[in-house]
Amino acid sequence: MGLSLPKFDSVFSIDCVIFGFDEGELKILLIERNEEPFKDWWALPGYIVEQDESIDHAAERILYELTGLRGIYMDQFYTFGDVNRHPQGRVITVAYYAMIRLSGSKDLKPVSNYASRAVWIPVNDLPKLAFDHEKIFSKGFEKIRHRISYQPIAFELLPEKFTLTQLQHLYEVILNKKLDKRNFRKKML
Amino acid sequence: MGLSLPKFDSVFSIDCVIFGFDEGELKILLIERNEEPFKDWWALPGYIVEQDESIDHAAERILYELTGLRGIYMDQFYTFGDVNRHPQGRVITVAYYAMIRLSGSKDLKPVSNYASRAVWIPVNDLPKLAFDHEKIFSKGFEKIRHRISYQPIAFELLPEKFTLTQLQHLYEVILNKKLDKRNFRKKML
DNA sequence: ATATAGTGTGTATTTTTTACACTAAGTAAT
DNA sequence: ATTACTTAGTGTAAAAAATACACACTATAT
Repeated sequence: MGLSLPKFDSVFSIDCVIFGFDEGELKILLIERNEEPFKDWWALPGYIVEQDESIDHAAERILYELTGLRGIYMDQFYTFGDVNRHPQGRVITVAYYAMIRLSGSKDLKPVSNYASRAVWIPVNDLPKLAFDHEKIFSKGFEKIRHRISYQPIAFELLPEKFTLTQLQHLYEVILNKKLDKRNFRKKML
Repeated sequence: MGLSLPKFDSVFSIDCVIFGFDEGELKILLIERNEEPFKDWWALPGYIVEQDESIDHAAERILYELTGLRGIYMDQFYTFGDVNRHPQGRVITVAYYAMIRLSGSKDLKPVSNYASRAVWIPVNDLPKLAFDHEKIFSKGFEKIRHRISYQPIAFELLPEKFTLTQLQHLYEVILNKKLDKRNFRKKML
């Protein structure tokens, strides 16, 4: 089947906003870039989709290659398509997010050397990020804040056994407000 | 600034799911395709993003060219990136949706001849659609069904003056269930 | 031992949601 | 013109959910 579509010098990429909760803090996973542009900057784990893989598949692969994390279920949340978001050409990026359990020490070891390392960073203490990744992060954070109000996503972030107090802390961090202890417990049951 | 990104034979497109409400029915805007592949099939209004336009801009332009509708505010809702969704090559499509008022007779006249016509079709009576457009439509419908529960989107679909009964019909169509008249009124106020 | 920080529990009030039935007015048919 | 039929409009009572609020017990650090 011949390709009769117009030629197009542009690229799809995936960026991942991975949330974790640890020591009472909400964190996300960042990489330190090892390539230009933005070499040595912090960035969301993200890379280019291959020609013959679906975007969902690409998201999993890329996250693995840049951070060593495998089999994380992610959801797409927004696609960023401004013309100049990448300094070297047209790159449209599909952003994914996930929430995971930081139990024990899941090793963060980039497989690709596109990233020199991968680190959990508290969302309240983010460094300046490459590209438009701050915008992407904000949108992702908005997303989980909204989502927590109608889906029990918090369980994905906590260890298998946790106290209600931990759960409440997590809600407080995400919603950025204090909650009443007794009412909170009632609602959770 | 030289482009040092990998070459990639693929294409971005936009597809639009535009909802309207008329004569008690929820409808969407479809075009009849005038080009291969899927010539003469029904499809969502959609086309290819230009190299130098943002995807939001592309969405507006494409909707206008295929249907004659202008200045409709649309929101992105999902990006479809399966490898084989287009028979002629890799096409990743960003789906947008909007809800508009069908007051009077906004003329539907395709500007591009990529579409032979554009027509409002009741969502309960959709024909077979080109590509994976049924999947895209379903996801869009899901989206507004979800959204109506926390945002008053219904006002965008109704004429400036409308009866509560009309409003209720609209909710019933979207949520696909009967609502109690008195309780519904109470809640709306 | 004392102070501090963290955990755990119940009740009363208000707000929101649900369930439910009749009257009045307009329209269509004979 | 009468009748039948459809549609618009209104209130109350019961149940469920959300909120506000205070004190005792334990473990830990000094």
